[in-house]
Amino acid sequence: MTAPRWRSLRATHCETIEAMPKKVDHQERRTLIADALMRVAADQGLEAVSLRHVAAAAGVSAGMVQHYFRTKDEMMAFAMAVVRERGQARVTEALARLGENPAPRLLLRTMIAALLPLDDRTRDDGRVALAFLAYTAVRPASATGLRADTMQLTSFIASVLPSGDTAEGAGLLALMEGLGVYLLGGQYTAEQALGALDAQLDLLFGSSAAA
Amino acid sequence: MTAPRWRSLRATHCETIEAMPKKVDHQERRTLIADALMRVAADQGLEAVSLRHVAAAAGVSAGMVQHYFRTKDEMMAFAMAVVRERGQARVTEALARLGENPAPRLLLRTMIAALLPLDDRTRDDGRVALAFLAYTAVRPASATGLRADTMQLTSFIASVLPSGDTAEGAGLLALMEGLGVYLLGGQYTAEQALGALDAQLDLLFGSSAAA
DNA sequence: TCAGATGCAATGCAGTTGTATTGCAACGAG
DNA sequence: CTCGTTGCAATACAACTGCATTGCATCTGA
Repeated sequence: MTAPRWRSLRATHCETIEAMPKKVDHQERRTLIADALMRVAADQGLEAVSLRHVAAAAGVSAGMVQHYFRTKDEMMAFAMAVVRERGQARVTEALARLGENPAPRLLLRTMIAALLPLDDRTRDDGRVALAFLAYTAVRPASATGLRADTMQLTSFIASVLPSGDTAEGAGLLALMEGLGVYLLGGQYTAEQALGALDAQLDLLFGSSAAA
Repeated sequence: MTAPRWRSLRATHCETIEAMPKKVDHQERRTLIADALMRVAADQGLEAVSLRHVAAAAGVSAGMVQHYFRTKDEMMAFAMAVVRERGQARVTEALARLGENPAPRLLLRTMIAALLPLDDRTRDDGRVALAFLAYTAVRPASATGLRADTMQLTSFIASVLPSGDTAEGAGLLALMEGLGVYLLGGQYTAEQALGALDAQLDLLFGSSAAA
């Protein structure tokens, strides 16, 4: 296995590099490994993430993982960044699927539903995100990125709400996070979660019509 | 060290036991160890929980931990149960501090505030709970207790809401959970979280007065 | 062509993990 | 006073951890 299928897209943003006597795309390799890490974390938990497990899941040697991440923490941090980027990508993609300027309520519902772990595909991402949440609850230093994301989202949500209230925006975001947690824990079904979300939007938009 | 300071309260509820040629209270020892486990988990993360670490934190030998929990998973499960019981105790205590039949809104605010990790004392419990959440997201089998708790809480909350709507109750509970997560992650301050909670109660109770 | 850099595999190593086993002191029942 | 049970400590052990080191094939720029 491991047929030479690399050399695909070369340097996504290789800047200020003059002498490069190599061939492989570092960023690509790293995301490949990070993907494997997330697969391991998704179905065995973060504590099962080790250099060798990740290497096995990625189908590469343990030495290669070490080659691309000098330390395990570096690998974890990179994977965390990938999770964040994926979340953001899902949001922007979901928003792009709505036309030019959609109704605020539909916009919020679409965005939040895109971020909830409602199906098996997003469930794995959610599990990893939750694991990282617990991980960073102990290491507050490595959560600055998450913090920025959250603040950005709250202000955006608030700006779309009819009231424009920041507290209401923060509440809606927290409700989303809680729904995600309960979905992952199996406490809520997808229907229950969406029902709660719609009920909340009813409250915020003052209407009683369904989405 | 380890002066013989046991033999403290004997058998909390030793029933149907005829021959007991021993002296220590099993349950007490187990909760003592579970406390140490939670201390370790709170400030080093769940992955730092090992027999020896817990034993050291409890000030006992590793052999004793093994004596009271035949396997690590058994210890984890017990600690999880303790966390759940503490949460429930905090709720009932907070409710008891309110008089006979308090206003629904005040009742909900008090109950939810009691469950949020707002100060350093409850912060540790929250960290442990979050870690366990991530833990059980991978092992769904050991989360049946949590599921029951959640369902119980949702129905109770819904019964207190003016609308009596189950979806609104589920939403409020999810909002609480999300606030807890963001508090632990440092994304929200205590003021922001309480502000969001009050805003939500404003929505649910249709008033604009503060708590 | 030929250093030198790079990609990557293999191995070694000290430390930690969960668990099984052993040994011994203290106790209760007979 | 035994004797078996229990409480607990100590140790052994194989598996695993993250990391450092070594070795080699391949490519690059001169």
